[in-house]
Amino acid sequence: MNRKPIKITDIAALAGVSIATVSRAIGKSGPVSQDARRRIEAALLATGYTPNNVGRGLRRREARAIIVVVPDVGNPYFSALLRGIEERAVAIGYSVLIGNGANNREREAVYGQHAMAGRADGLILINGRLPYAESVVDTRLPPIVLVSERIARVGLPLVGVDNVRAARDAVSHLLQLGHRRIGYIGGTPRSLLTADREAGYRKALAIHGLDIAKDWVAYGDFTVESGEQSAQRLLDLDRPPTAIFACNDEMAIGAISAAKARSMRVPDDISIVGFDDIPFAASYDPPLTTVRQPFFEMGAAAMDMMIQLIAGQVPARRKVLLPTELVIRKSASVPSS
Amino acid sequence: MNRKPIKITDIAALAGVSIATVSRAIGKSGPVSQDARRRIEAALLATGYTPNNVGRGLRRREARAIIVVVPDVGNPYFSALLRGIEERAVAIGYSVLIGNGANNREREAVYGQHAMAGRADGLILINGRLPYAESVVDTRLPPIVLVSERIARVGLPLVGVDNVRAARDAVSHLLQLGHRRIGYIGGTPRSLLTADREAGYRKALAIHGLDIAKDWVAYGDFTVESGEQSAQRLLDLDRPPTAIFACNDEMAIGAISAAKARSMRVPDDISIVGFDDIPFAASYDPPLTTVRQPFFEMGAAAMDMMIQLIAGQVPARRKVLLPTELVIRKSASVPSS
DNA sequence: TTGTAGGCGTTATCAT
DNA sequence: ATGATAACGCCTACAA
Repeated sequence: MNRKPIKITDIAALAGVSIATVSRAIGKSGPVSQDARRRIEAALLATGYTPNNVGRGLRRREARAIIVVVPDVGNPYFSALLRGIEERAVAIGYSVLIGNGANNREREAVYGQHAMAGRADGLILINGRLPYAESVVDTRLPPIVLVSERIARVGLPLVGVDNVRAARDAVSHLLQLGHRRIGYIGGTPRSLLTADREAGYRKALAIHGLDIAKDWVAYGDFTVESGEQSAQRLLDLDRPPTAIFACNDEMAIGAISAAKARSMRVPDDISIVGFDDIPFAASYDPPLTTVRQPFFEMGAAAMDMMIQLIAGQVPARRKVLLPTELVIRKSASVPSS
Repeated sequence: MNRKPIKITDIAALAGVSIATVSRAIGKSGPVSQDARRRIEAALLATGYTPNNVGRGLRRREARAIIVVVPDVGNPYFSALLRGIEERAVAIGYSVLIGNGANNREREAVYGQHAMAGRADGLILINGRLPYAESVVDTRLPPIVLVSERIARVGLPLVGVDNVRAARDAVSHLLQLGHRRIGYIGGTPRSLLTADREAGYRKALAIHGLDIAKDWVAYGDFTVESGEQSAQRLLDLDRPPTAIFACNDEMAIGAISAAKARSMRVPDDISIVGFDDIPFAASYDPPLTTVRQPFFEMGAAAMDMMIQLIAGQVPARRKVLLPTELVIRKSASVPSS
C-alpha cells in the first residue's frame, strides 16, 4: 500500500546531475554530455523510472488521451472500430478513454464535461449525437471527429462509408439474382444511417424502373428482436417480398429467425442481406451475405485525423469515406418462384 | 482552434474573491459565506467553468481513472463487463481507459507502463496475465483487480465465477437428460479457465460413476473455428459422444456448425452446451443452452473492489465469486439413440 | 554543456 | 470567512 513513485529528482540525485539535465536526456530536448547521459541511463534502468504523466501533462497542457463516445459498448459492431483507434493511439503514446453513452443523452454529456476538464485532447463520437449543447461547440472543446454517422447540420470532420452507394450495391446484387419484390428493414427512422441506406435501396430499384410498394419498408431499432418483428410484418403481406435488405446484421439475423419460424428456408424461400459484417455474420446459419464496413480501418483513419487535428494541422480531407465490400455468403440466392 | 480554457483565477476575478475561496466553494472543502458563494456560482454559470483535471490530479496525486486491460476488445464477451465497470466508475467521476492487449504481451506491457506513469489509479485485468514483470508487483503499481481469470501463483484480488461448479452443473444437466457419452471442448490448454471447467466436467461424470474416454476431450483456442475443428475430431470417433460441453459459446457455435455440416440435427442428433451466454447465444439457431456469467455484475463488483482499494481500504473479501445460471434453450435435449 | 528558477492549474495549510 | 502561499512533478527559458 505504500507506493512511493520515483520522481525526476530521484534520478537527478542518483546520476549526480540536475533535474533539467535529466529532463533533457529523457525528452532528447537538449544537449547532454556523453558522460551525463550514461549515468542518467544507469539510474533510469536501476529505478525503472517513468515520467509522471500528470505533471508532464500539466506543464505541456495536454492529456495525451482521447475519449471515444459510443452509444453502447455492448454492441459488437464497435469493437473493431475501437481496435483501430486504439492501435493508432498507442503508437503515439496516447490513451483511449472509453465513454459508454448507454444510448442516453445525460450519460453522453459526462464525456463532454470530461473533455472540457482537460481529461482528453480530443473526442471521437460514434453515435451521431453531440455530448454537449451545440452552443459550446467552438469554445472550450478539443477537436472532434465523427465516425460512421454524420450529424445533421454540424460540419464536423467525419470518417465513414458511402451508405447510399453501399446499400444500392447490396440491393443491386439482389436484383441481379433476379429478385423483383425486395423489402427494406431500416433502423430507427430518425437515424441518418437508416435514411441513407433506404435512399440507396430506393435508388437501386429506381434504376431498374421498379416501383416500391409502401408496405415493403419497415423500421426497427437495430436489434435482433426488432428485425424479427419487422420481417414478420413483411412476410405477412399478401404478396410478400422475395428478398429483404436489412439496415444492419442484427436485424438481418432477426429476419432470418422470423423466416425460419414460419418454416421458410433461407435463402431458398427468401433471400436476406445485412449490413456491417459483424463478427458473427460468418458463423450464422446460413452465413450472412452482407456489406462489410472496414471498421478497423475506419477507427484508424479517425484516430489519424484526430492526431492531425490535435497537432493543429488542417486535415487533408474533412470527410473520409472508406470503401465497403459486398461479402457474398449464403443468405441470398436466386428467387425460387 | 484558439481554445482558451477558463481557469480558477478567472472565476475568482469575476466573483471578486480569492482563488482559495473559489476552490473551497467548488470542492465544498471549507467554509464559504452565503454572499461569496452566490457570486461564485454566478461566475461559474456564466463561464461554464470546469476545474482542470490535470492540475487537480497533480495536486491530489491521483488520476481519477483506471485502466482495463482486455486481451482483445473485439470479443463480445467483454462488452458487458466493460459496461459494469464503466457504470460504477462514472458514478464516482472516474474515467475508464481501455487497454487492448491484442493477445500480445508487449502491447499489454504498455498499460503497465501507463499505470506506473500515474495515468491511472488502478488496473483491472481481464486476461489472466500481468502486464509487467512479476518483480515489480509491489513497488510502483497501483491497486490491481483480476476479473474472470485468476492468475496462478499470484494472490491478487479477484472477481469471477466458480468455474468448476458451473461446468459441473452444465454437464450434470446433460447427464440428467440421459446422456452418458459426453465430450468436452476446452480452450487453450494452459488457460486456467480451460482447466477449471474441465475439472467440473470430470467431476460431474465421476459423481455418476462414469469413465471418460481420453478421446472425448479436445482443445481449441476459444474461437468459432477451433470449436468447429475440435467437434469434428469428436464426431469422427467410432462411438462419438451424444453431447458436447464447450468451454465457451464461440466454440459451442463452432461445434454446432460442424454437426450441421455433416447433416446432424442439433439437438436431436447431438446436444451442445456452451459457456458465457454472449449476446448472440440467444439468436443462434438453435438458441444456445449455456452457462450465463453475470458479466455486468462482475464488472461492477470489480470496480467496487477497486474503489475500496484505491481508498486504501482492505476489501471485505479478496475473492468475490458471483453465481452463474444455466440458461436452458434449445441446443440440448434427451439423446435420440 | 549545465543548473537555476518560474510556471502549468489546482488544492491545502496557515495566518489573518 | 478569507486570502497569501507553498507544494504537486515536470519542462524550458535563460543565465552561467
